[in-house]
Amino acid sequence: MKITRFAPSPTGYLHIGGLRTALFSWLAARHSDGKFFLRIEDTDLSRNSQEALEAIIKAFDWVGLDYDGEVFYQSQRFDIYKKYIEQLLDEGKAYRCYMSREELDTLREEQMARKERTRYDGRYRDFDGTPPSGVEPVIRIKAPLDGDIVFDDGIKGEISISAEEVDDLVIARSDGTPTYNFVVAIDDALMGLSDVIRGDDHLYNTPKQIVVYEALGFTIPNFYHVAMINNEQGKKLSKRDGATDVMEYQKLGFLPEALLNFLVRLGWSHGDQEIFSIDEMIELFDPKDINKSASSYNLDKLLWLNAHYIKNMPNEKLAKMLKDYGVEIDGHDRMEMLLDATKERGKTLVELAEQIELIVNAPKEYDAKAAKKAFKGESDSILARFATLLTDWDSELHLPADYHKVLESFVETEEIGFGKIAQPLRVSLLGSMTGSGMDEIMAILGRDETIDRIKNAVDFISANKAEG
RNA sequence: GGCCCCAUCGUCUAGCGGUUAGGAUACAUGGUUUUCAUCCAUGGUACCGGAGUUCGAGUCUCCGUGGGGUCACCA
Repeated sequence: MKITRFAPSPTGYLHIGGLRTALFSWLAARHSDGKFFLRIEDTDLSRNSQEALEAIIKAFDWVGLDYDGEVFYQSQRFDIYKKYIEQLLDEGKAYRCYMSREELDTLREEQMARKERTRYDGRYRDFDGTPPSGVEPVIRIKAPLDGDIVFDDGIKGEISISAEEVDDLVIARSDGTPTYNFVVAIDDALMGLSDVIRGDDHLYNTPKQIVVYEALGFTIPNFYHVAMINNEQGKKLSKRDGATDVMEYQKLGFLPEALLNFLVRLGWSHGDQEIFSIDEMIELFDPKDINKSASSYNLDKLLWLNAHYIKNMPNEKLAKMLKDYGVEIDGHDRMEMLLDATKERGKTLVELAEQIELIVNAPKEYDAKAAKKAFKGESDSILARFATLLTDWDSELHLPADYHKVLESFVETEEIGFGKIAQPLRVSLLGSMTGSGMDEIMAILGRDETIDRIKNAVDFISANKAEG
């Protein structure tokens, strides 16, 4: 049973890369019938924003990731951290450092001038003299002075970092508030996490946190450091690369299941399988199978997945989702026919909405090229006769198949090829040369609207003939 | 710069010492569709370089190259 968490800081929207680590953590928990927690890292009071927090929760909600229990807020747990700071101070595992920011800056500059690695020199580590006045101390934890800090990363294998690389890190600021690496270690331990799955950028935090774990005698969890997602050029993903905010994907007409399917395949695979339902992901996911190397974001693949999920989604559900994109469809049969006729023609819900608008709204103008090609020769009289046939048709006209019979009968009595009527008809009804099948469109429009649109086209052709 | 990590078609990836290096996407061509899309078929394209180890290396080791991460009283 795995207990995992996602721990964003409320400083901005939920990033697409963040969503992937959240998904991995969530899957690991759900796969093992464990727990998945959401924890907000808001120890830096000056950087938090309520909007960011709400945006993150909203994104979770949209993609359908749930979390166990209530959301944890580190800002509400300061008492807990304080207790541990005092404990470490009492045990001599942490100490007050009276070095001012200015002194620290000076030290760093000197070190840089000497081309040394910048680091704290430990000057207050064993200090027992009289502290300088007027300086509010920070509290530092004693990190090991020699040896290596070693841990087994579930993805990358054994990671060994020399103790010399790890400073006596500040666990409490001079204003008394605790710092990131300290509270993360405490909360991860207190929340009983078995597995910490996080971005690669946290790899170097791990030894620091291990120092805290060991000082406090906590059990160290399994760590998994997931490589980053790069842009299509293989560089770091930035806002310039288009959508990085999860909620932008909703605006762009992506389905949560497509986005999740896309993300789960970035750095993880199960043989040759490409399509994964949420249930399949849960069933098959194991963090041990996550790849070591970084992967690149590829919009084409996401678009393909999205198209796949749109095509295979029940019409009823699709219709419901389309309301957010300004599409309201009246009547059950009409909705079914409309979506059957269009859902294979849109890669996103936005495109699908456009396809629907194209049918629902009578053409305001005819595409010039299409009109030139289709509205020539005898097209006006052919269309007129077809309208007459529709008007006089005395069996039921409801389903596409009904209209197909009309079309067939027309072609037969007129002794013309299918294209002779289909192309002018298409342009009459849609204004363009491409789109769904004629049978479907006529069924959606109904007899009256179909005849109206044909008559408009006939008028248009006649007017043009008179002019030309 | 120090430290750490990574490296198979353009992209996502399979591979886990012996394969004609597989799949997906994208692309091209053909078929189906009156059109478009869908769908189906076919095709081209990859093991970063160099040394080892081995009868045999995409797979193991080392070096190089390239890319990434990180070096805060941010998270």
